[in-house]
Amino acid sequence: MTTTAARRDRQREQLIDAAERAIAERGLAGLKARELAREIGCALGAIYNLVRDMDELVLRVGSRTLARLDEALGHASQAALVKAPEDAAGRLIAVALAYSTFARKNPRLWRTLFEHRMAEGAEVPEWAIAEQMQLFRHIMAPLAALLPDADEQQRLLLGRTLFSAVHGVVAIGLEEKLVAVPRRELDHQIETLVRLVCAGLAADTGLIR
Amino acid sequence: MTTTAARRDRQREQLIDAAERAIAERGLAGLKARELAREIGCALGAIYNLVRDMDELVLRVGSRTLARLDEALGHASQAALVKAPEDAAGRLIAVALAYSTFARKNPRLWRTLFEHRMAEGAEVPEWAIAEQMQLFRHIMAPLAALLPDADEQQRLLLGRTLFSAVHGVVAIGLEEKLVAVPRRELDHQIETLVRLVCAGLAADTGLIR
DNA sequence: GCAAAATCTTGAACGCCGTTCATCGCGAGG
DNA sequence: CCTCGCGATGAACGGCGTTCAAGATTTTGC
Repeated sequence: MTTTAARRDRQREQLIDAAERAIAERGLAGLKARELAREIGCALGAIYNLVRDMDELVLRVGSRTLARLDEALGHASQAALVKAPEDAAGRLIAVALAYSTFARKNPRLWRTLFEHRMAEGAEVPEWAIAEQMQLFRHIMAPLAALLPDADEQQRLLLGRTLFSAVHGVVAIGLEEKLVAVPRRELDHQIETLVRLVCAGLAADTGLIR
Repeated sequence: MTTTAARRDRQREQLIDAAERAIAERGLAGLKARELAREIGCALGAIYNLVRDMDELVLRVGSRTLARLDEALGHASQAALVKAPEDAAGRLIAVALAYSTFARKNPRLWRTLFEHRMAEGAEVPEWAIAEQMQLFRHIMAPLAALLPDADEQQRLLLGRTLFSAVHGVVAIGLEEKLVAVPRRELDHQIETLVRLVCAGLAADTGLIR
């Protein structure tokens, strides 16, 4: 016999599954409460016993996307570390390329991470922010190897800058409005950017004072 | 005596004015057809004699934003050119900082340039794309001075990468979800990024082959 | 085991959105 | 001045997320 709470938990998973599929296939704008209700076989209003509102649902899908992204970056970093333990710059490039690859393979789910805006008065819950911060690990570790003498705060700032820069290249390269930049070209852009920054760091670490 | 066509043109300007104000004050989500009609004193349906739909209205507001952004970047580039004619890297930094400043002063209008998605089947009209491309002038000119020997296509690619990277830093730095990064810190991030890339270029121009 | 209470489910209804369209009134051409 | 066509009008349409009164179902207390 299944208790009510257990069944509700199961339905909540189904709901998030359905929402994830809808976003993956038709983007954030293609996520409709009525369609989800039809898909998981419940009444329209029942959705609001599973999640507070659509915002929460989007955040829960985002949480899954972040987890998969985190895994992908981790694998890339690990593989690069095994291949060339001394090449911190190579690890940074590997992570950046993995980021790009993930975005290209999951375009709509990835876009949703940045497109989504909370409803009028609502704030992003703390757990969602914490999950985003987790991603920085994959950049900070190679960066610490690259700049062992810089202080932690400088490295954090540079890590954020590097992440933002790579994100920008990917975001504009895969922009839906324009024709997407071909994979080879985008990878080349990213590699160039990270290499140039690393070369700049090697040439004069005083730049990040 | 005012002809009908002239009055319609005047009303169209009023409509775009009102839309621009609405977006500037409350963001893209705060743009409502009914409110615009009330504001410019016409019936709801009359809006659709002035523009095809809301998408076109947003694009026309975007066109104005791009024109002002273009002007701001032009001024910054010009000022840097007068101040230090030989310092191409300095001009790139000046343009990047001007971009950041514009984004900070016009956050919602600037965001709208990237947030906006056309309705289901609609494509971005060609004139809107052309306007965006115009912006690259301000990056390509200093870049040509910095890399006189690189071929044009390599420079174009690098210019797009640089623009995207700076855009990413600004976009994430001013992200609405999080607390905005303080101005000084953001400027420092941007300057560091551009300096590092330029230093990387100086260290080994082979990197962009 | 059964009645009572608490809880969950339901889908119609609400308010809002962009867009359309039958209708009407007014400015322009003869 | 008259008519006729075109632009203005706002109610209506379909769709959205969300709410809620009412009915169904499970849990509780004895």
